[in-house]
Amino acid sequence: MTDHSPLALLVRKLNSHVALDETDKRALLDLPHNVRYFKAASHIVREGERPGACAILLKGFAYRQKLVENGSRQIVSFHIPGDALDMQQLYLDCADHNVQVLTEADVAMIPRSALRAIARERPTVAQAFAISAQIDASIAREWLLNVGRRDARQRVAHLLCEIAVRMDGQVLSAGYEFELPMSQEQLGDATGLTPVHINRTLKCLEGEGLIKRTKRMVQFPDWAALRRLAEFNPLYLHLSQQTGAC
Amino acid sequence: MTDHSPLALLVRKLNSHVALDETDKRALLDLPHNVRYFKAASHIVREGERPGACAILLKGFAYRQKLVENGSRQIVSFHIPGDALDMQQLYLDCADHNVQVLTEADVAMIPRSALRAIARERPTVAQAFAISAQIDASIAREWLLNVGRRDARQRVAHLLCEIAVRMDGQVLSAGYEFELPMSQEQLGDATGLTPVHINRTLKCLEGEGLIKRTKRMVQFPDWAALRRLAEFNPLYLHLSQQTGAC
DNA sequence: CGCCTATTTGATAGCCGTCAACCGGAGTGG
DNA sequence: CCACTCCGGTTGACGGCTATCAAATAGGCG
Repeated sequence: MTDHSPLALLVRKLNSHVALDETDKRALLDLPHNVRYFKAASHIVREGERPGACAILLKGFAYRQKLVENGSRQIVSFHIPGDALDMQQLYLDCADHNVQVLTEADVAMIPRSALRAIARERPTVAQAFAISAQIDASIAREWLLNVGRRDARQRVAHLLCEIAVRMDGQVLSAGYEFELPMSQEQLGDATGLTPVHINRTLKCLEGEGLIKRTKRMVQFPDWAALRRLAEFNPLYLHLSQQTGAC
Repeated sequence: MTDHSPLALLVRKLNSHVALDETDKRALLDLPHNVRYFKAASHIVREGERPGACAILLKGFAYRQKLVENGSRQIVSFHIPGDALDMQQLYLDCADHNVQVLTEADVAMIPRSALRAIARERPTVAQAFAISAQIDASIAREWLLNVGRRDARQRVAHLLCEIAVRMDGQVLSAGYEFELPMSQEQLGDATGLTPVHINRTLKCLEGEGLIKRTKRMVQFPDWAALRRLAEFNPLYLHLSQQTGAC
């Protein structure tokens, strides 16, 4: 099935979680939706809203964040194309956090009602949604461990590992290189550190030969050592869910 | 319907998320299960396992935690009776964290297969499961904000607010009193602090008149002030989901 | 060229961790 | 009944990691 609906990406991701049959795939591709373009840094959902549609990221990067009163921000998740940005709003009536685009991005907006209907009528699709939500939750738990119990070097190293693996979709080899889609301030908001300290920490990792940087390009000259420092175990990403690998 | 199956608690909780009909309730109550007793601090699920059953907490308290290599622990969630302790294991093949009992506890173990079957056959039950999982995820996001962006006083105050509200099941009034089900070490593991600093922080909150303590009993002499300090907004708990309140 | 944002760097302060000791209650065994 | 042990809680001294403040540099874009 080679379908060029913008939702093909969503189907591929869901299908990697659980085997969808052709009818399931067709129903997903036929979901009503409209594609919206967002400028870098613009908001998709704001806390307290009751959105009528769910957003699927098609192109670009996005994140979800919460604020405290003094203005500090905590990024609670990071998203790549194919990710559902607010599946939680399918069933919860009120957004408890903000969804924001990182770079400029294309997003498919699907009416809540259509998604709820497909989940109700197609148990396998509902299961795929559930798995997707559970992986999201698993990542959040790892982030909690990261922020709560690791020092700055480990936190940043761990986040870099995760971003690289998720963007690449597989385990990496030495010398891997990628473009970091976020600023140092945003790295800080994701790790519970200040941008100044992120800067020093990146410099420190670079001095140790664990990363190389030119602008926002990041290279891993020694993936094994970086992974060891970060104690990065990709199990929590549940990448190969369908294979049943543990 | 007054049923005294141990699972009645689960039904009540799910029914508070979405209106179940009598057939749904009956099917839930008829789920095969066996009730197991756990001594305080014993493990229910260990990271890396592939459990065949899901655990529903009936009596007592439990938490989920992850470890880093140096032995530090991060508690990623806290659970009260009626909570599903590892719904994520319904669909993910490998536990990515540990589930442990806090106090001595009774737990209903339900086979994965039976839960998956009921979710597949009863869309409303599946939806209730999904809502329950999303609320879990929402709490994890708030914890991430707590640990990443609040200082020790706020973190501890926020956690105390959450525990009190969840144990009581509603918004509190001034003078509320409850028994803290965890040690100071565990409070530390939940907030990313050391037990020593938890001790000092509790003492500090007490000195400010925000809490009173005798052994593990905690009282809120000034709920409004405590809530203000913690910036505690119970929205993220999605308590009154079914009413649609925001 | 000038403005604006992101990055970089230095100096200083403070929150919280670490280490160590002591206390107190609960349970155990003599 | 009392001594002992153990765990959880309490307290003090000290150090270090990270925040804060401030300023300089670099890069992107009009």
